[in-house]
Amino acid sequence: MLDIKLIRENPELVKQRLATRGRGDEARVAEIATLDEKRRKLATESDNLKSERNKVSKEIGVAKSKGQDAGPSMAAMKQVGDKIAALDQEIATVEAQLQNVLLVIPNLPHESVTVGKEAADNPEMRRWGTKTEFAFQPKPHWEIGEKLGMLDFARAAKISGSGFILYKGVGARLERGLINFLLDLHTTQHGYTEIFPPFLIKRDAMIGTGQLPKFEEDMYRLRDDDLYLAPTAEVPVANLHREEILREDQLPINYCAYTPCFRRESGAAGRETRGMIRVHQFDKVEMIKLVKPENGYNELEKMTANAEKVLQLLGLHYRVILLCTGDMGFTSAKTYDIEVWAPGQNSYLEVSSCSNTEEFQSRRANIRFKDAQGKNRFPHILNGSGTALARLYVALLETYQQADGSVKLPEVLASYLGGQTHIC
RNA sequence: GGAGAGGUGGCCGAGUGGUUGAAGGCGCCGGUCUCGAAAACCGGUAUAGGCUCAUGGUCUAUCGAGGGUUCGAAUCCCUCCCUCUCCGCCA
Repeated sequence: MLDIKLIRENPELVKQRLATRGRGDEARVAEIATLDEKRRKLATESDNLKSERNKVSKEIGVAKSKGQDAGPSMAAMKQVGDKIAALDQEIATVEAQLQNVLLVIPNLPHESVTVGKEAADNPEMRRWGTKTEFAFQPKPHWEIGEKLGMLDFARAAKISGSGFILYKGVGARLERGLINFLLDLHTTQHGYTEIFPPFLIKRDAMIGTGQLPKFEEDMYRLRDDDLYLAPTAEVPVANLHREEILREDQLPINYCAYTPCFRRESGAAGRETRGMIRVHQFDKVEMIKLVKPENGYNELEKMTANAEKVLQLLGLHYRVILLCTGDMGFTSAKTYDIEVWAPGQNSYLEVSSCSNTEEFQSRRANIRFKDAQGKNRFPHILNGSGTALARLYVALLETYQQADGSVKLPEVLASYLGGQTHIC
């Protein structure tokens, strides 16, 4: 959520920066300003009446204790009370309207983000490794995995429909091993504290991290209980400190968490339907940081490096791109995507997205910290995949496939696979 | 799921309709004292919003959440949430 004071005091700046996203959100700034002004005017009026009522009510108390008649004052205050009730009703309506708009306005892009319209405008920051050379035509992961008995898409569909994965035997063990590999890496090498959160999420928490109210149709919801399936660990973990005032010495907070991620992919029907590149349920290890605002962008670089380390250790070729203003997510002020090379697809796959949401989420979730001057401030909240599992799995199978159809996985995974890295 | 108890400021804990934003204690900050520290004593110590702006002032709201009664609600009524104890059920 944007700071209403910023909109009030600097509407032109807000409009300009929203415009760089190319979604027309800047058109609603005037509407916000109008509602804000209306609310303040009504509130002032109401506050003045309340002040009068408080004062007179005290006098009534004093008069009554002395045995004096306070009838006329009481009648007058009854009138005032009715006026207050009417005003407060009106205020609540305006407030709700204001919130409705404010909650669907995206974050302002950071100055360092390239202005652009779409994915094609995203600048590439760097590459690591090279595309694997094959002496044969590399196969897609679904062929490799099904032949080796690691993956069974047909039976997954039998249970849950299309867009679900069933891992089997060593395939299941690889998924489990990768989760442990990632958590071990981030907790022991990168200084993150592991969290294992609930997967069912209350509506308030979904609003806190920005999935709601705007992206309701992308979320799985349990209608009987008004709970949502976590679309990413970012939601439960970033909400962990909601409504709290942290001490400055608690920052930075670095959390990482494994969760399955549930996504309806409602707008993506027909896209990448084959295999496990776009699915309704996938595993992910997520990194979340709460940091002092002055460290936000430094920490974003560190977090991105932490995600890159995963691919480096696994020997997977990747590139890092900076999302341009038009391609960035709703909550983000700056995002790096890491894309791993998948030879069987002959394309790069997004396995990580590292973002600084600045104060956007901390303001929504009302997470603050008390600084050295005793002032409460909003920390920057960052999130980054470290990494998404399904696509990492794809890259591993496709990169390390052999001519005979077997797969030779990197040695760093040996201890997670009972020593077996050659799957055949 | 059933029965009961309870949710008050950073913490503990008073408070059943009238200057209660809230006693008291602890903690914390500042000061006095001291060579220094402790003790003692004095003072201060919530959050959000509006107006005003002189680092200040002022008004409003907030005692789990929301609604109601009343001139006036932490205190009374209703709904919901959460915690604890016992029973049931269950992995």
